[in-house]
Amino acid sequence: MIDPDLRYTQLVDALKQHDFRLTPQRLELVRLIASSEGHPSASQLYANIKRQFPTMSHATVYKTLSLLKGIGQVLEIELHDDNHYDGNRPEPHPHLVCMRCNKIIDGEADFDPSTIRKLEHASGYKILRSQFSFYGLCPDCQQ
Amino acid sequence: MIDPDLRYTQLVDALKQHDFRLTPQRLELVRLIASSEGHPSASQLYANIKRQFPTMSHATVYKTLSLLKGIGQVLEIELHDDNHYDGNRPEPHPHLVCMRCNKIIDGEADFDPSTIRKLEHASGYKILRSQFSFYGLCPDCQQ
DNA sequence: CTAACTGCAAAAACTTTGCACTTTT
DNA sequence: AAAAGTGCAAAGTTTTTGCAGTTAG
Repeated sequence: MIDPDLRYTQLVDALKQHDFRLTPQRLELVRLIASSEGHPSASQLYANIKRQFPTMSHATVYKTLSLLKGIGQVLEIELHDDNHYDGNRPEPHPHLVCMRCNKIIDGEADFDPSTIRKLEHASGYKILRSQFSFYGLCPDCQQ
Repeated sequence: MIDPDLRYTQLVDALKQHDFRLTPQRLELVRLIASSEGHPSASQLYANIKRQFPTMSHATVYKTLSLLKGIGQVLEIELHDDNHYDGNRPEPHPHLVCMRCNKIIDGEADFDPSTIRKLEHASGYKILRSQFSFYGLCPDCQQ
């Protein structure tokens, strides 16, 4: 995994480059994203930040995440119950989701990039984003 | 695409085999699922059935879809805004979603089945379900 | 100083639940 | 007749929006 401090710097730089303001709330959210091993959901991030910024609102979390998504620094993972965010590997990659404890880890399999080209050719679609989700049981939950 | 009448019969048979009752509402939902080329959402199915069964409720749609999912006859496709259902190919397969008009079509690329085994081996997860989603623009929406 | 951001509260959208009534078998 | 299913309305979630007040640059 990428060094959290380095990733934090990258994220802050990206915000600066796009002329977004560095508010304390934003910096804390970015810090959390950079240092989270897992794939936190919006409400997990909210709960976390709330400790340091008791006035933090859902609105700000969602607005900031949306902004980070917009500049390609955070990958949104759409699950049935809620969305989770991956700020360490913004490129599409497979995720493994435990159906019992909800732990999410990165999958390391690489999908043949030509597959996407083939899909585009066969369908006529222009593919802009992909999501690979695998649901199952993590080692702990298999007993 | 599989013949809608045949698929309808398969779905009804599956309901019978599991001792689920064949209510008119259920049969109509199943008929719609079997004959829908696209990948209808719960609310689209609801709106459709409502025409013939004005008393149809969301609850019944969701309960029936959940039941069909449970016996593996319908595949749920989780998207950001809502879920869509594929009753013609209950096995996992890629879907292409248009980000502008929301049209969803099946992708024909086959993913190497050994990829899943590799993911399981590398992660320790037991994978029970997969979802491959590709977001982009359909031919019509590319202008 | 001013454009951008925060945060509250309300709204919106999808899905689930409880429960009384109805229907299939 | 009994078990299963329907449907209404209400509640539960997650996410979005409007707007007044605040703050970074």
